[in-house]
Amino acid sequence: MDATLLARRKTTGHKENSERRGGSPLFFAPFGIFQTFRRFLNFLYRRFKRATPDNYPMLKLYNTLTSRVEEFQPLNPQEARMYVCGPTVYDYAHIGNFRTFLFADLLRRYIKYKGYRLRHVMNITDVDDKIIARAVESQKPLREFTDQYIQFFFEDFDALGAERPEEILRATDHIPEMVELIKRLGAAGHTYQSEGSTYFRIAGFEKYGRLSKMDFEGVVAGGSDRVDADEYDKEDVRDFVLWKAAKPGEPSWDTELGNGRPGWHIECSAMSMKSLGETFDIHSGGVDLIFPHHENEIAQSEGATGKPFVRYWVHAEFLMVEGQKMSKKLGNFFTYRDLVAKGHTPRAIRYLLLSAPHHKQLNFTLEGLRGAEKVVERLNDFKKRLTELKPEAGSSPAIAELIEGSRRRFEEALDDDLNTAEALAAIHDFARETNVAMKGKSIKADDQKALLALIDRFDSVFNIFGEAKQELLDSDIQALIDERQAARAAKNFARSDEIRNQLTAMGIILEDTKDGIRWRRK
RNA sequence: GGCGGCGUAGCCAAGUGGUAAGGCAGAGGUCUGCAAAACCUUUAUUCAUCGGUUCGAUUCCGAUCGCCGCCUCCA
Repeated sequence: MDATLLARRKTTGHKENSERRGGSPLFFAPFGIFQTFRRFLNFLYRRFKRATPDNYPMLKLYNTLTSRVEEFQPLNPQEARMYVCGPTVYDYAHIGNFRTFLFADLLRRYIKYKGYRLRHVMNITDVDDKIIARAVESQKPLREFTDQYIQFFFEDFDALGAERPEEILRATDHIPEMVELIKRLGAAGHTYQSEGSTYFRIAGFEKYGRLSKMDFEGVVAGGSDRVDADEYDKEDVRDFVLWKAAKPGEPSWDTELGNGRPGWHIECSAMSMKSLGETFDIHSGGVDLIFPHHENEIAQSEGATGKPFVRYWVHAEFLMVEGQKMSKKLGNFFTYRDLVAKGHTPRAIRYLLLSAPHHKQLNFTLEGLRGAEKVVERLNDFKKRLTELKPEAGSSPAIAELIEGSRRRFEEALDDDLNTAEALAAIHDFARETNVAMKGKSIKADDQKALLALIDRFDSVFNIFGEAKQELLDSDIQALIDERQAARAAKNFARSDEIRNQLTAMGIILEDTKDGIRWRRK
């Protein structure tokens, strides 16, 4: 029997273990003292660490470029600048797509919460192979085709409680900027032409692969069945197209680069730098964009400017369903509209998509969504009850302490690379403790105000509580409620239950409380 | 094949070198005429498996098994 095992037994068990083994509890005492002392030192250390100035609360983000969690400090302390790769508009977005956009929304809201002014730009890819194919299918002009899906996208985006970015830019509105950037790349010697198309020459850009940590040794030009038939004319398989020569029947722009259309990657470089400058703070998107899209953006932007393009690359992981990524290709996706049609609410969908940290895959289940539905309803009802409270004047130190502690825990969680799960746990604990306080009548008028202010603060980031507005009931419903109260007073419970069931069927749920009757909508 | 990640209760899921957050579901209870809501108690002697390092590992290291992602359009 070695010391390890003894110690482990001591750690896991109580008296039973030592007794069961026939040993004296005293035998373990030295270990206990030692451990207690250790723990005490540990406690002191943590206390000290927390109080150290360099631990000052600051948002920390995992940066894909450096593979490290870094403190976020905008280049311009007055204003953070962020670019998020937006939708490609040829179909309805699915909720996997929305996980990324809601994450970006959370990041956006928390940056503002931290006191920064923010300029957030999102692009809309409204020209690419798939869009063109679909537009041709539908026999609509490109612009008309994409307009409709852009509209659908923002209907869903708004319904899911996302804030609109400061700027939303469409690729086809920025053809001149893209042409300009490609010309600049050409002047720097990064491009070549082939059969009317313009390509980026990877061989001339040393840093290629730094973001995705890809090693391109062994990737040989040609000989791969992965090379698209219409891209055989590249010098190197890794090279990507900046400007595609026009094909008959497809939309094209007549420019200095010839008649054609932009490649996918150039739009993000051109639009982001136009709005945010040649170096900006955050670039976000889904993990699948790391390669090649974001890698190519770096090549295009830094190739042209010679300056660092983006300081923090922040990527959102996939939404999974039954262990696989939710994607249109696999057909295992739900759109926002699918879920609403099943009776789910936007706020619950938002809650679920934000409930796990962005750097981890999240497994989507309908059971989980039903759970989110309950949670969101509970939070909303909690806020409503707190709003309806009619406390006496004054304030209490215990509530002030609760508020301070909850706020700090919430912020510490989000500062830590936006740990939403932990931040939501802080909200749940806060709600429970506030419920206890409400029941105990220990909330005073000032407390009520401060508690509601904290909820608003939480919600400025999560946007999940919803409004607690006072609604009026129709007079006939009010009459039923009054009749039921009369029946209850007369102990006519058969009649009172009958009315309650009737109201439930009408979507009104009654709660009899000590302070009178409450109702809420189902 | 190359690179990266994951495996924690029925489900979703956080987390840390010092003894397993939170939510949903389940069970019991308080309250209630009964409910509802809220609250309380309870639900992982254990964090895929096996080794190693350590006073101590779910947390670090190694191996094994399983799963996923990127490497091609993709949030």
